[in-house]
Amino acid sequence: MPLIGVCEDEPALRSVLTRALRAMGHDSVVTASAGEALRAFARRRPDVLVLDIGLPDADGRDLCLALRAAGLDAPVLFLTARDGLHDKIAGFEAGGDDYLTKPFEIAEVRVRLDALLRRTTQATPDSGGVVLDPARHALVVDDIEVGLTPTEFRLLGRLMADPASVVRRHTLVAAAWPHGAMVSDNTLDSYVRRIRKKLEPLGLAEISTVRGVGYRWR
Amino acid sequence: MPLIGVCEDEPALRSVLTRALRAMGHDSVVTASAGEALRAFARRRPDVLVLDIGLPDADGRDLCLALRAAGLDAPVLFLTARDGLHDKIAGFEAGGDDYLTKPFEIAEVRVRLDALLRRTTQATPDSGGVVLDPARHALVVDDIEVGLTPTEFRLLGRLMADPASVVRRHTLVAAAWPHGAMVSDNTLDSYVRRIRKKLEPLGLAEISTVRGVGYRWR
DNA sequence: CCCTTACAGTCAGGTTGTCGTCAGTCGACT
DNA sequence: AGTCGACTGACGACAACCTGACTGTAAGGG
Repeated sequence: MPLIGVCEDEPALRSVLTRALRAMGHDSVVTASAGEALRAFARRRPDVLVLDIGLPDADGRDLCLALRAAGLDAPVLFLTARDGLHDKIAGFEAGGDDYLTKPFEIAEVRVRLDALLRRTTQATPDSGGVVLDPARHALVVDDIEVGLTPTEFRLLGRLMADPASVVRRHTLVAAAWPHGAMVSDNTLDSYVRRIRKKLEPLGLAEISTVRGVGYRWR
Repeated sequence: MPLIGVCEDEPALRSVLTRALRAMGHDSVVTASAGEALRAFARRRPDVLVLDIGLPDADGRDLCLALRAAGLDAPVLFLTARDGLHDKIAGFEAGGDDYLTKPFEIAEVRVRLDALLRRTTQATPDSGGVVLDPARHALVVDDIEVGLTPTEFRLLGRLMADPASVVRRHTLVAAAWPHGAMVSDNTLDSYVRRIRKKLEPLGLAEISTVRGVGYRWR
């Protein structure tokens, strides 16, 4: 669910990071230069950033500043070969949140990313109205919470990810049933029904059917 | 003015930290043992914590769990002489936010604290009445004390650290069994049961199961 | 030294929630 | 009216979880 933005020019390290993030169950946007990162992170806004300091077209700290200027407030973990004290200080003063010098263990990247994520994802206390809360594994409506099973959670998550737009049936199936499981066509209907039934007591009828296409949330 | 909570038993380092914090323009609560820290930080709630791992009366990670269980959500910077990868991972899995190994430059402490302070949020609900005491390795509810074994303590500590949110099974296993020990899947269930059984006589039924995901404390 | 006690981790058996499916019905569009 | 897609309620299978008991190990006391 959380989206990690990576900017690293060294191909070997880039692929290691990509695989590690996937193994952690995180989605990622991986880029190889500052210019590419600026464009990519503006479209899909990551929850946490992993930035190399030594990029071909810019200093990673400048990239950090540029991203912050663009309104992206995600925490930043700097990766670098330089371990001088002044380098570290410069990294933090550019708005970094953590700093790791090469060579490092991928396991340490993992736990430090988790620590950063812990602080950001829970920093969405109230957007009023109805919120899908991954920490509680539930849908929260004005302090009332509706527990969801894992499958219901994935399905509703995909639906709410594109509010007001129609999500096709096969897209929903792919999201709710990863690892390409084969499920009967009717299974999706069943789960939509189950979710609707849980929402009904709260006076919510937010899932509407678009016949022949899919469902939509609003 | 932000308040920094320090717990460090080595007098020399303690005074260095105290002076450095004052020079940074921060107020501080400085303690030398886990027991003292628990009392002091409950009265004046710090915005950031600096904890030594090797304390005389408890492990710093247990202190961190206990503070979190008490509803103190401030970010934690661990200080320690141990720089093994597993030690670092154990620190983060106990709920730490950063980890610095001795010897370190005071300037690095400074920038890392600043980074943590930048992201602090207030609003910490109190977990009325029930407290985890790392010095006694016990749960205290209105002057009634329930003894916990070390494993039970770590497990319950991790659970109470994120009140109302679901903690995944593998996260609990990682917190309760550091050093990457492999434990049977069912062992976690057993320990949850033991803790529930100890809480039951006090009228507490605060651990609920979220099937397929983990457990939660409320 | 043996005995006791406490803790850790595992096991087998029972219980229950979740999953995916089916058969039948409803309702919209042709 | 007929057809097709979605809705509905119920069901069996299975995995997740609960529960009580058991074994191994280490520390402390007589």
